[in-house]
Amino acid sequence: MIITKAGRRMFPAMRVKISGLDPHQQYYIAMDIVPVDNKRYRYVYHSSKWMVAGNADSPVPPRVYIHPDSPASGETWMRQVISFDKLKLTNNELDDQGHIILHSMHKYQPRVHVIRKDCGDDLSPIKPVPSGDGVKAFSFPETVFTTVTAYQNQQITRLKIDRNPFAKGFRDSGRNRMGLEALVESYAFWRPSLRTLTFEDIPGIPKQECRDLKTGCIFSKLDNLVLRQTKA
Amino acid sequence: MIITKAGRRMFPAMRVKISGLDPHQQYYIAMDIVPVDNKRYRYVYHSSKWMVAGNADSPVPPRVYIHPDSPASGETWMRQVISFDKLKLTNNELDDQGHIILHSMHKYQPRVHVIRKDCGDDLSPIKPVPSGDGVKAFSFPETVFTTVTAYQNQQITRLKIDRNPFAKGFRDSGRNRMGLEALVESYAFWRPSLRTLTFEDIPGIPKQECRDLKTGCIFSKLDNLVLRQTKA
DNA sequence: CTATTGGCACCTAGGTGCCAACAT
DNA sequence: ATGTTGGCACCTAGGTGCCAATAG
Repeated sequence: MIITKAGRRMFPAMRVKISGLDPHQQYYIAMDIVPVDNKRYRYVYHSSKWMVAGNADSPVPPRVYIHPDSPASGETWMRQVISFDKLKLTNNELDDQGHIILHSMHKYQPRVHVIRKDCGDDLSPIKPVPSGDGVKAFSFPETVFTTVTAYQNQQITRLKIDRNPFAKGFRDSGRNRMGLEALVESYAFWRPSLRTLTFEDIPGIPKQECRDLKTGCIFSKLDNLVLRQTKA
Repeated sequence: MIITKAGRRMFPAMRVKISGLDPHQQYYIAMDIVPVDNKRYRYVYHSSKWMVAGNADSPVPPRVYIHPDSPASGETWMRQVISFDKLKLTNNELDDQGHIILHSMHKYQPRVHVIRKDCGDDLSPIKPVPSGDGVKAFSFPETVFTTVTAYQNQQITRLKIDRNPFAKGFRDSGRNRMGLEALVESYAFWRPSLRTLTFEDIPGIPKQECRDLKTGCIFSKLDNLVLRQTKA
């Protein structure tokens, strides 16, 4: 994922559906992004692979993206697809725009938090998400990404250009569709939720995620709460 | 004010500051637009005046613009300038976009409503604003306007073009500044709140509005609540 | 005749990857 | 050699009044 000083959106954006909330209870919904491991990476061209290149840089100020519809009733949240498309990433550790601060060349995992309103008094864009009984965290391992300031892999560039409406100016309509379609399939992040996935094994991420054998939908479950990723 | 089938913003937008709310109470804030009288108007060029041209057309479906930040705490509302710039007007009586429906060539008065959350169960974009103890309505007579589908008065056109950023393409930089500035002064709607105003006498609008003799600010008062118009 | 409509050129506002310059 | 930056052309999305055509 590209990160800049000014702040850059994630693409594609995380989109989820939620069920199992109390319709009449108020909730905040938030996202934060946590390191997958303690490593710094570099991209090795000749093998087309990310390789460990030392230990992670020192931690950055904690940031939380509170979904702009927050707070809202369980009914409201469950009725809509919850999109995080306005969330922005930055590599500026002094950022004052409330963007999520990350290190370049590191691996990260986005997390979705559901916070009962009465447990959200301590919720803040610049403090870690509070923990407790009324707070649940969900994550989808196939959404793990590596941060960069410039694309390392020409295929990722192609993918972004072809799927992001704002990059239409760079599209090459005479491009090899065969290669592109095959490539899309190989990146879980873009994969429609309706097909079978094999998850990467991400150390440190609890495997609460499941796959509905009938629909192929990816979902994450906690008590009676279910979060499901939706197609872009 | 221009109205179209697709919906058009008001320009300039209404902007208010509010004080006297209970900081911890939740409120909706909404706007509706009511007829000033029962007349239809036409513009007479040679006298540069709006003249009565018969009785008003039949009533249109009631519409309410609920401020998108609703509901929010009194504290939140009082901290910010409350802007109604996303509100749109239409002359399409079959509108399904939730825009406010008006007749062309009629005179209207925007109203701001402050609704305590527990009194807002009946609040809806397509129903009249509920009345009762927890609901207060404010209006500023200098914001009365006449609806059109095309500008009747070349001076209004000039004013809009020169003040609205989206109309920059029509600006004539070599234009008579003298005439324009004098014109701005003569239209109360644009006048900065910090100068003395003489209100037009609008029949049917209760005169709860006041002027602070020291600051010249226009404000509207109900119990301990005070609404004040802000400069654009 | 007057009032309305829809397509248009021209803006604002802001999200893309590119690329040459720069930093380390 | 590798990673980062800022200006840029090129988009999306949508708010202006203009104007010729149309409706009544």
